[in-house]
Amino acid sequence: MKPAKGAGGGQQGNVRKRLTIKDIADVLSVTPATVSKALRDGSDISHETKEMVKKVSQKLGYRPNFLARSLINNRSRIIGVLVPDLRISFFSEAVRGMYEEASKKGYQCLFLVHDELEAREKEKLEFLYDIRADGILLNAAGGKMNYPLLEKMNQEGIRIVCWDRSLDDFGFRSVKIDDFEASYNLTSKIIKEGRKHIMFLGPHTKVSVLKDRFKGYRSALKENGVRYRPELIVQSFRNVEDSYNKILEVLRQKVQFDAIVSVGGLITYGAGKAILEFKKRVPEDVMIGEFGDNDIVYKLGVLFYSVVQNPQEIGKASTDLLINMIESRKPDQEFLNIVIHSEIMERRPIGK
Amino acid sequence: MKPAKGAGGGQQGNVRKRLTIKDIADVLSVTPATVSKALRDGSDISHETKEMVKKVSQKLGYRPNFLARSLINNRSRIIGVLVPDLRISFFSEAVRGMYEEASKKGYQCLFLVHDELEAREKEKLEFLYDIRADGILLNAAGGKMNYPLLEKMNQEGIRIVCWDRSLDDFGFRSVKIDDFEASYNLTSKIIKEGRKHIMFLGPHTKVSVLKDRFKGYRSALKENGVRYRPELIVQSFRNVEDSYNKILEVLRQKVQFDAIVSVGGLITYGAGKAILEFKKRVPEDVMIGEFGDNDIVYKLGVLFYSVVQNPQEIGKASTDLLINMIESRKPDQEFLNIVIHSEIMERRPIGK
DNA sequence: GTATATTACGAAAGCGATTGCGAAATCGTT
DNA sequence: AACGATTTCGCAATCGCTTTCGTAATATAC
Repeated sequence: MKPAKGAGGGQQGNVRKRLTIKDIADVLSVTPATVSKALRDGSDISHETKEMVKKVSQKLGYRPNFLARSLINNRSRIIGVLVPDLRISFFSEAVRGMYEEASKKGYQCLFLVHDELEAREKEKLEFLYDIRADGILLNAAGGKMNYPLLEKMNQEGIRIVCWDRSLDDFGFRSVKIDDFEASYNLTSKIIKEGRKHIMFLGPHTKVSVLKDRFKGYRSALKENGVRYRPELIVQSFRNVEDSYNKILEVLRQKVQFDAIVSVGGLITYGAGKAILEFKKRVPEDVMIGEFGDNDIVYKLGVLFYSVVQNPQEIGKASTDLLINMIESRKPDQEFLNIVIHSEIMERRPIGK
Repeated sequence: MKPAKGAGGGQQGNVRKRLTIKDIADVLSVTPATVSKALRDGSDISHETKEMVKKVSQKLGYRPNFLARSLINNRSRIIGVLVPDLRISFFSEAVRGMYEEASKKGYQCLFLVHDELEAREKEKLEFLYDIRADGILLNAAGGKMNYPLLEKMNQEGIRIVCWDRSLDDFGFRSVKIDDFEASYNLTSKIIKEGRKHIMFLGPHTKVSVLKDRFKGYRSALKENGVRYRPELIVQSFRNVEDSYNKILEVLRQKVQFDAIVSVGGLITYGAGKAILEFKKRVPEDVMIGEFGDNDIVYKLGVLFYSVVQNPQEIGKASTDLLINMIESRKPDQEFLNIVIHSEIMERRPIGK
């Protein structure tokens, strides 16, 4: 098993050619057609020929060219997964559920990260379009820039399932928690512990997915008789820096608040960091509630509440749904949105 | 931008056909050859024709079929990235560096997770082979099962760069820290703080990458006059459960130790969890030193030492190297292994 | 005006597979 | 023994695009 040539090959000019179906055919003095059918267990090939072909292919290490095959089949057995940020444990866990489920059913998952950027999302979607992915597991960046593209892909038969975040403006199937309910419960729990000045932190609350979380928050305030204060709605991009700065600004402005409901991810971390550095105590001065139970929040070393879901389960369920849609000839009406259970839990470092 | 038909399409039977180069050609009453050349700015196409073709393609939303194109070019502009586990922040950060660098140069990164499993690594490598990836950024699972496959890929011109973990038995270029030195420094630092019974925790120390870390550990013991105790070498798979169980077992056996040098990742977390649950204090009773500065360790809520690298930098550097190798006609000898700087830092939750 | 160079495009082969159809060989039936 | 049915394989078209080569039309040179 020693390397044929050191230094990673030095194979300029003497690259060994890859085996094709023709090579296998020649060895056996048959035609490529026969080899192809034999390998795919075609019905009009004799048992002996099949054996021979398979044996030789195996021995020579022949592998069919995926590109040629997909080109003709118009199918790739590839699932494209659009994910906002793999550094967030909720996502990296979800992604596990996906590739495990996909792998079982003979599909490959490709993970493409859009970093909450529409332009990057576009690039990734186009790539998936170009390679003829069979389906897409979409966790959208937000914004409507890619609607035409999504519509086009949809109409051309690429199946799309939204996970974690849905897209109101399309009829795409989705797999996610009940955001309204979760947000309502989280906010209510915080209120019932005596907090009255609860900030809502997230990107533009008017955009699809977050609407429900925002509504849940407002509804909880109302039903618990807490006054809604618009100045406590803080908008932040989904990254550490922005939420850190926004919260720091709020603190400097001396806006009073004793709790935060954050839509989760890196936003929570940035906010928590700002609060702690401002010498406020968590949870004594400010209670933090967030969505997703992300490892990064543990870095803060404080107690917080988290809307806990089972990300692997979400990944598994969405992949399962998508593959069913891809392989089914049934009308879409038979497929349903899936609501994943969530609950609110206390989180704190193990050592505390 | 309303969906043409609700419910994610319901597009059975009436899937719109995808535009081909032929369609564009027909619109303009030219041949596909002309369109192809025009789109790629071929030299023998008039300026006006180019303009027309581009305008129409743009307007109609035509995108060349990636499969057909790569089939002919024998190039995909795809980089396959083999990564052990995306839940470990070191990896998810490294991966960022990769796709950002790749994206700049017109490549797509595909992330494939092998979960430290050779069989899964094989599946992923074969996939990359099948789709004709131009190059591979390899963080190997360990074990020699896939050596023949790697050798084959190498000989057929697929460029391979190892990152974070190298493969001694091949001449592949690598991008990583100086493992011996880092391990030596980490161990020395712990010794100098008065610890005398330092456990080394990691998978089979005889396998390539970890050899250096183990050697560094032993060398540090020796040069600092600390006795080497074989019973303090604990082998564990790279997952939480196994390291947790192994350490718990050691604790129950009442083997005395006051520090751990862990090769990092999930192993550290499992070990820390066991120690804390066994009512030992960290770092008072047991100091933990590890490689990688992974978020998950913060979940322990204790102080620890970490060999800190810049994962994004590793990702960027390895991608850059790989792309240079892919695009270069120069002999491999001109490319060098890259050593990334690392240092040891104290880590603890922000709130403490 | 003829000869050569240049420009702009089309025809056709080919990348590596798949697949419908036709034909040869084998088999079964009366 | 003759004929249809079945089995087994090859031929050739095809997927969508790239690229070489040829050629007609135009431009340049003498």
